[in-house]
Amino acid sequence: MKDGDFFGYNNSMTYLLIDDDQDIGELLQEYFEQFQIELLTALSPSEGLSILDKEQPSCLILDVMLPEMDGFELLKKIRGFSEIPIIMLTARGEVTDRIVGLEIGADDYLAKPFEPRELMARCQSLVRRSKLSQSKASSISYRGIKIITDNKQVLLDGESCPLTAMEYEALELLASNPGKVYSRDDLLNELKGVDTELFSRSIDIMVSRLRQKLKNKHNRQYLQTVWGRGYQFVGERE
Amino acid sequence: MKDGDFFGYNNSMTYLLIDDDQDIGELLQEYFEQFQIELLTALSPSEGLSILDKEQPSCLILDVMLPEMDGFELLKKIRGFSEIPIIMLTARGEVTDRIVGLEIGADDYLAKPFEPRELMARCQSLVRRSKLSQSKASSISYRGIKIITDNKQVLLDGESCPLTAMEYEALELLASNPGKVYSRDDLLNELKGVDTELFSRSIDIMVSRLRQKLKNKHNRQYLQTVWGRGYQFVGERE
DNA sequence: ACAAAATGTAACAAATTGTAACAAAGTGAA
DNA sequence: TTCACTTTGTTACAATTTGTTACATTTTGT
Repeated sequence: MKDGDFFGYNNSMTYLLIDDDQDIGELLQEYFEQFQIELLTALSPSEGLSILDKEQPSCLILDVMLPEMDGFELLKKIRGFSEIPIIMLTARGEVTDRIVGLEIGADDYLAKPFEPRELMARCQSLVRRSKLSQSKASSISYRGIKIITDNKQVLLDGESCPLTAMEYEALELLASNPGKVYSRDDLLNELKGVDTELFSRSIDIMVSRLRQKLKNKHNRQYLQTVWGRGYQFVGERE
Repeated sequence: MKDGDFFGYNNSMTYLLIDDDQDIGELLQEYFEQFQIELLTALSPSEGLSILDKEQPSCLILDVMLPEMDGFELLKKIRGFSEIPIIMLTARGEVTDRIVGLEIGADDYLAKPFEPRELMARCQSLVRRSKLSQSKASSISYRGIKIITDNKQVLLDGESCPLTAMEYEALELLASNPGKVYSRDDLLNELKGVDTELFSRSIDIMVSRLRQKLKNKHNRQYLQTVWGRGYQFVGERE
């Protein structure tokens, strides 16, 4: 196993700090280094923007009090082109600062003075979250059909195709393993739980209903029967 | 890791011991059991990491002497992705061991041999402290919606959306574990207390009202029904 | 071709959920 | 306190989702 690479998280990553106080930067740099995190530092907004452009840090720590322009303005600017996780550093007690910051698009804040460890915990938390949301494919696409797993929506030729919860889950399961044959037992277990008994035809009926709803003008048959074994999804990749 | 569980520990009283001496594990397991604490044991770093990934113990007891890699290296790795309270077990007299361990990120140490009772006391104390300082992210954002937990405000497309206390709590709960299905019982317990009986449709009504308030121009459906099971939050991360 | 097994689906039934309309409980001000 | 207002719960009924039955159709082996 590669050093620092567990569970798909690559710990060797880069954060960016924009703060005009050089001391804080050095202190944090040292602390973060223990955890194999490289902390880039920028003393001004312009320097910060230029680093953001060149590197792709996984997290941004942004002081509200800055020269040139204030942190809020910078925050707004950055949010105009990037979805990077952002933690604001505010002065203790400035409640409105935090709220405004969160409203503008920060993901979290920390009041000064703070424990390096808490800052890191919050950074890690944000980074992990953003990685989680990036890591799974957020949609499954085939010619004529798009399954958006984020909000569990299905588009047929671009048009929304409303499915029931069970129908959706079945479709997502089948479509995420195209060509794999799922027996009625498999499907029941995945959709209802392991202890469900199969006496009935409920799966067949569900597939039948799903097929009707998925029937678009081009008459594609995404759900195919594998006689004696179950069902499978087939579709052309675009 | 469970969805939405980013700090990596929860309320269930489970501890994890990583130590290659099986006898100590069994001894402690028995002792901790008296206090309704489940002690998971791992004999190697890799086993420990895999358990850490699957379960969310509230505390980690870590022996410095281990096969594969030494305890310090493991400690460093774990601190790279988790803020779990960690107690190191060191050999008596090895002062530098303790110092290095604490610097790397351990929270406490105990010299071998030790009294189980003392170990437990230290664990309990750490867990209590970590629960106090456990920091929640101060905002939850999805496309079109932002939940600011600080002042319990909800923004829909940047516009404030006033909710009642109960509506807000329900939304925050659901949104902080997107995709997790909460039964009506779960929701009642979380919102009203454990001893509330469920004869009524009050949760359905609340969800219905919440949906109406959350209905924005883009007609996103953040709260989805999972037929026969409950409700879940779905939303696209931005 | 035939029978047996497996599948498709219409039509109905049962369970679950959505929500309007009203009732009760709580909240704060005068 | 009363009163006006907000929040939460209940009832009742409509709508939706899922399961069952029944029968038609298809597949496969002989």
